Amino acid sequence: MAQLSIPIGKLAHSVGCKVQTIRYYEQIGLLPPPMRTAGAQRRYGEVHRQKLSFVRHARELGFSLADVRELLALADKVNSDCGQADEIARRQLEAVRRRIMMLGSLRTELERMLAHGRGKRIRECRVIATLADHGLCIGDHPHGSHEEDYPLLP
Amino acid sequence: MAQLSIPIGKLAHSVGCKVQTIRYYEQIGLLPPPMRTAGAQRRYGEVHRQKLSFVRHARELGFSLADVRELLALADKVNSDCGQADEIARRQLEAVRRRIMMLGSLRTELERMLAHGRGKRIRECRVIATLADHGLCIGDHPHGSHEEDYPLLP
DNA sequence: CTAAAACCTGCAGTTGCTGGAGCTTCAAGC
DNA sequence: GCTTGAAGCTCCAGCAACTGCAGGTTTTAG
Repeated sequence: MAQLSIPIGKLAHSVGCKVQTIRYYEQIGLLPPPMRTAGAQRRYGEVHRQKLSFVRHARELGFSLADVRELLALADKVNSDCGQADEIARRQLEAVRRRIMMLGSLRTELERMLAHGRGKRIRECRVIATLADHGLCIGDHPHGSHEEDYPLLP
Repeated sequence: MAQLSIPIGKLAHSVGCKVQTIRYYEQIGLLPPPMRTAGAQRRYGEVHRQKLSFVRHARELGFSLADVRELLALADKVNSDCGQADEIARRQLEAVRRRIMMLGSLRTELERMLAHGRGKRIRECRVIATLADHGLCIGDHPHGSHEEDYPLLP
């Protein structure tokens, strides 16, 4: 039996966000408007909680609201427009893989720092170089390499 | 031979961000002010590029500018205030690990959708449930469970 | 020595929330 | 069934992290 009468404050608490954030998501059409009591207060169900929780996690992972909107749409597109769903899934999967690789490098570096850290200070910190250098760029700007235009020509 | 005369436009292009973003980072003190030409135009070096690239990647991974500031500070704190550096590294490492786990789940789901997708439409999309449910919350709001205050279960 | 391209400052607009004012509704206790 | 305080409502202003534009200056390729 799905709970259908969760007030906005409890919902906010349970997913760890602000009440206003939920209202904002409703306002921009990211979350569907919930039931209302006779006195016009919002009452949510499990489906709302799931979607909201998803949105929050996705945002924490760096997805834009536009991305989130697309990912939410995936669930509805399956069984209707499969080709388009595939396209969205494929594109987001690429982004997810790149994020995982970047975070993996960063984790390794942080772990290395902590391993050395115990008393005997390390000489250099590679945390910045780690995320800075490799070509794992999420956006698709032409190419993030440097050699090509410097010092040899524009 | 470190390039020391990269104009802002080239720098922006090479890391895939806007010119204004770089100026904004300088303005808020996230990036150090670069050299200027006689005509007051900014000229950057490799160190700037590295830092900027790091910032952009970290932002794409969902870190706030405050987090980024801390991570940048790590590089400077090593060799001076090792204990504090350790603390920052440890905290960020925790966040990184959680992000990796969440992204791992999401990747699995997207891959599953695409694997099934080829022509034979799948019945349900678990992408939302995947990121929605598990307790891998980045923030440390009390506890994301629901059972406690609501009569029970979805 | 031009003229287009790139840069400068300053400021307004956008996205994604967050907080406050002023008022209404809900629900727990009497 | 009435009170009363917590929680909700709408509207609007503000903040973080950019993004774009106007109006003018500098650089650089030809």
